[in-house]
Amino acid sequence: MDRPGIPRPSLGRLPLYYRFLVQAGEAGRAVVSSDEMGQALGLPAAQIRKDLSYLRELGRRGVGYDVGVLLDGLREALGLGHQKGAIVVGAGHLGQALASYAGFSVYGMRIVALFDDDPAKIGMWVAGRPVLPMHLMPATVLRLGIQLGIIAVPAWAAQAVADAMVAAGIMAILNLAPARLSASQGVWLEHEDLASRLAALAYHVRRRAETEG
Amino acid sequence: MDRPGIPRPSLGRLPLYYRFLVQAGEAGRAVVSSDEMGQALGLPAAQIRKDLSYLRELGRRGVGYDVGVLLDGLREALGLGHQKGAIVVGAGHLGQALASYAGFSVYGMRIVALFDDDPAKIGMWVAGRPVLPMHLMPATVLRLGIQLGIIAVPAWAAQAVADAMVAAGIMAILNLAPARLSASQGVWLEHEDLASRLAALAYHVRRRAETEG
DNA sequence: TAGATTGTTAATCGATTAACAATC
DNA sequence: TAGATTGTTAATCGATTAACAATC
Repeated sequence: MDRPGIPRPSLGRLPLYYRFLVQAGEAGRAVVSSDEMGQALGLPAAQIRKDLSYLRELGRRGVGYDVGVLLDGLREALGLGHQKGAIVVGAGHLGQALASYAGFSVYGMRIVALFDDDPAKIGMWVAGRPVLPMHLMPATVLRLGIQLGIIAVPAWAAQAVADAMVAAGIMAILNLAPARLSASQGVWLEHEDLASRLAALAYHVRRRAETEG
Repeated sequence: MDRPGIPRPSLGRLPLYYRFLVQAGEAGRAVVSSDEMGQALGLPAAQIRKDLSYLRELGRRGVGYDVGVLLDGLREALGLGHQKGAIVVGAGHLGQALASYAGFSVYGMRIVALFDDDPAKIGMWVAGRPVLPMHLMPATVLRLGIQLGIIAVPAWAAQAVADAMVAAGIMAILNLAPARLSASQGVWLEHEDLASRLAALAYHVRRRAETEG
């Protein structure tokens, strides 16, 4: 029963629409058009309509999108219905930055705990979140029903952490360590490699310099 | 004279190849095949050959890729020839995490300074990098010939920071603030929005849960 | 020569864009 | 009715994959 699912690039844009709508709602807007969203986000209006068409029919022809209706639709599509918890493994600078990061709350997401094996870090509190020893991770995940995990450890430790997360029942993982990991079939795994992003950026610098020279 | 340029998805993978080759070289390997790289990185060998074909002809039919030759080719393509400096604006947790992050050095990249306007942060040293007041940013960029900037400030401040970077002569910007920014024509601007990445991940969790239910 | 592996061409797949009928 | 704007279809564009001749 494999429903087609939302294409990856579209899915990546839905959270942007969501955040825009939250802000529009706070600003008192009741209705917005794909054109207006496109202007604000720097995307073609046709692309936004196409993306939203993968959800239910949420707009009104001739009128636009009701902010509340579209927010509900996006919440439903993304599975942000209830407050969602996430854990971070690795309580170094990056892990601490994530725990302190306010940006997750718009989406009703919250880092609930950090895990690390460094005795110097265990017992710390970061932005109100405890740093716990790794061996408590499975029980915490189980007890709190956590489904999302973020890996913020060095590359050499990352695969072991991913394995532990999978064993603990985590359903989706965002890996920030500079290593390509694997996870069993049913678990969704994505990589974000900031150093590689920066290295790719250097290409455009060189390219630009050439055009001028 | 617009040379075609490397397609975006391919470009994003080149740094992965580069890092793999650095490690292969350290392990004493002299030659690697696209098949071996594919195995290690979880990518199809055909895709790797295609990506590398956008550079010069760097492999040897029937033999494989010489590690040193391919490293040189990638360095040349990505513009990693000389040590490259980058600045970070925003010396909060995320900015400090970036300054402390060891992963940039494989690519010969280095965060040289942080900038912030918080008097409590100015004067600090983070992993050997000074935190300087914003007004020193343009002179620093000019003096050190910096071309890359990373934005790690709150969303409300991000556009002003981008404008300041552009004015200072930065050529490419990686924006980590949860806001869509604009920059003038000649400047390359990319967005990485970790909260949105996590929100998109939640979709797969819900999807998985449905399949089982 | 036989086996291995690249670089490239062609086929396939999927996403973006444009256009417009449906609807308010 | 005239003007606005969606949702969808079709056209275009671009990336991935497969296949294989060229080469070692």
